[in-house]
Amino acid sequence: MNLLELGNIIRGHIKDFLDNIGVREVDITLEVPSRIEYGEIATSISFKVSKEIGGRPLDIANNLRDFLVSKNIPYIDVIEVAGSGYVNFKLNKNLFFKDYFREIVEDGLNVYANYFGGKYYRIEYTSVNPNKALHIGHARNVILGSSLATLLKNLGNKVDLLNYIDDTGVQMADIIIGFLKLGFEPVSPENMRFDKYCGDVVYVKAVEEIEKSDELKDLRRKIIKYIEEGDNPIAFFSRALAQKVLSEQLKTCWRLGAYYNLLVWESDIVWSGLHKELFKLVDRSSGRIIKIDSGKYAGTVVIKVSEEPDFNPYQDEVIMRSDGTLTYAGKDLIFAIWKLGLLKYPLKIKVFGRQPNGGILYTTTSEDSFDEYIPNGCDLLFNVIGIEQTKPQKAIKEAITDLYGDEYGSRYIHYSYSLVKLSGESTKKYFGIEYEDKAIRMSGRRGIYFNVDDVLDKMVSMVLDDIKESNPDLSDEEARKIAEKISVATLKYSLLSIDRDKEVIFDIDKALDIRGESGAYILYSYVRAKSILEKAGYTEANYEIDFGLLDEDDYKLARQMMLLPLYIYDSIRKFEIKPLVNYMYKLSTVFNEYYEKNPVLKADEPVRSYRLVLVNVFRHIMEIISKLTNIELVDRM
RNA sequence: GGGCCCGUAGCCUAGCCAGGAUAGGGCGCCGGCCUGCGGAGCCGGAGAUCCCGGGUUCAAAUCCCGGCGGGCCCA
Repeated sequence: MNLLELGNIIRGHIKDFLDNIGVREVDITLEVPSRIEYGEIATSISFKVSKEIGGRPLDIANNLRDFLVSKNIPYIDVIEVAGSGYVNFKLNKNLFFKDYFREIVEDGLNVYANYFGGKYYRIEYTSVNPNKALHIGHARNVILGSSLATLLKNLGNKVDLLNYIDDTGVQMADIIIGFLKLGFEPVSPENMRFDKYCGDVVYVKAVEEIEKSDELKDLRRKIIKYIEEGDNPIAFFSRALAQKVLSEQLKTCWRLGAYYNLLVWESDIVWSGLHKELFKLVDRSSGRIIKIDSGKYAGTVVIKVSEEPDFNPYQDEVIMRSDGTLTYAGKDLIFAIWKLGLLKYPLKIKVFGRQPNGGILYTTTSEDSFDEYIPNGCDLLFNVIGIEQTKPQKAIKEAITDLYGDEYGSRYIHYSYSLVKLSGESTKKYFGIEYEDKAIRMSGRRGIYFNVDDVLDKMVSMVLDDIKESNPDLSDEEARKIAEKISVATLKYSLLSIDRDKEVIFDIDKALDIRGESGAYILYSYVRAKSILEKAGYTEANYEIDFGLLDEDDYKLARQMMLLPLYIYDSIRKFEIKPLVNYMYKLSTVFNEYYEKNPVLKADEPVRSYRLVLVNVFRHIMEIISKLTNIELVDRM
């Protein structure tokens, strides 16, 4: 038994009550009251009913109370009316928590997989140009995508993860010029990874040179053409280069706990001819995808988003230029249709390698004699893409709706997030550039950004000393592993705990400060719980608990732990990690307060045993949330 | 010009979706707590026109309308 189930039982009875008095159009909302005296569950439904059919809320509440009391709802001891019409429910705590705790420890995630599993999701995320190392803005994408994937997967859903590699664009051509024309060796210097070398050294320099040379600009256009044509030395070189960069980028992703099933290369898509399928779609359209026949845009194919008949460049999206080439939106549209499993067009795939989590990673390929692959249809397709792409993403959704109907259009989700910027202080301190604004955009072209690995390495070295000091018996390797996990958790927490729609201003000094509200704080509370359990030699024997013999603090902890299912429900309903991550922190604060004030091991029996039950359940809940958010815990720190 | 997003103490942020009983945290500031289950912690204090104005409602940070400020986007 848990609060979600109990809530549904109560809701069912309230619905019967409403039916009896002839009220239908009212949402039955339950809440957990802010104050403990009001019990564990409350409803203010009588106010809404009063509005609907008249009468005093207080009278309605009293009638509802009497009705519910007669139903003998399990686990509910007292139902009372409070204020001017609230109905409060008080649990038989000993009974409820014993059952709930058993469920947490013995069934764990299975309970929630029964409620929220059984769907098929596909997520495309990361999709960083293969010419540079991942910066802190990319980290937001990778962390959002991998956490969403973990949430869905561990709630019993099937999840496919794609990483799209745009290796045919300008940025690729830029570094190729760096290697072919500017004399850079295609080997990174000692102590520098190849992705960083390409991005920080070759790319920055190449862009600088290309900016001031028409000849190089012309060459860049030619290189892009060569890559798109394929089957020539430039195209082979480009692909080899991109693969080398990608291999390094993947190490960063894995470090963040992000994994994939399939790498999709734009070059393979171009060479396979999949893009040409877009031409066929224009005929299929019921009006949203149209070819413009006159005026400035004559010959282009656009997705009509606006309602007026003429092309409106502010809202409508060009997908094909008059010369027949596809825009980014055009390429994205045809690929989106493929990802939804609606385009039966096979791409060849082969094994790319095995990932640290044991999963096999596939990649598309243009080599012969490999298996052909068409994705299955999925219930929802998440595309983790920055909010700045809203306009084309909206157009793509419109186009899918137009071509295949609303059922399919609604499966296409632009899972957006706002930019990560750099704080003015950080920019000044680390790049020596002063700005008036409080935050500035990162710029790969100018080398103004924080590299994910650099930030993590910095955190690791800072955290390492503390670990060694508190745990002198740990080997260097063990200590380093822990430092790594704390650093990753801290970065994840900082990017997951705030709203996706909010801009993040990254300040490296603040990011490195792990005091206060942070991932490290969460891990710390878990370590303390583990330490108690270990010292007690605790074995999960029973879940008996008697709140009559315990203090209010014990109940406060239990009450906080009772909320888990509500947050899981909230997260899956909204496809958001944030509610669970914020709950994880809140629960940690309650546990840390509890820990400071209430001795467990030194308490007399039976209090000691009851408290061990609480600590153990806390530990299990943290592990459950960890599995849903992809924030890894540590046993010591 | 238009579209989308954001606006909660000096700074950052939760709550907004689904209106409800004293608006939670954190940083910073001031003051306490280690011979104690781990001080990466805990306790206390100061600090809020929930951007502004109107509307709906018994009840608005939350819903609606209109502004203002910031961000992003427009082959």
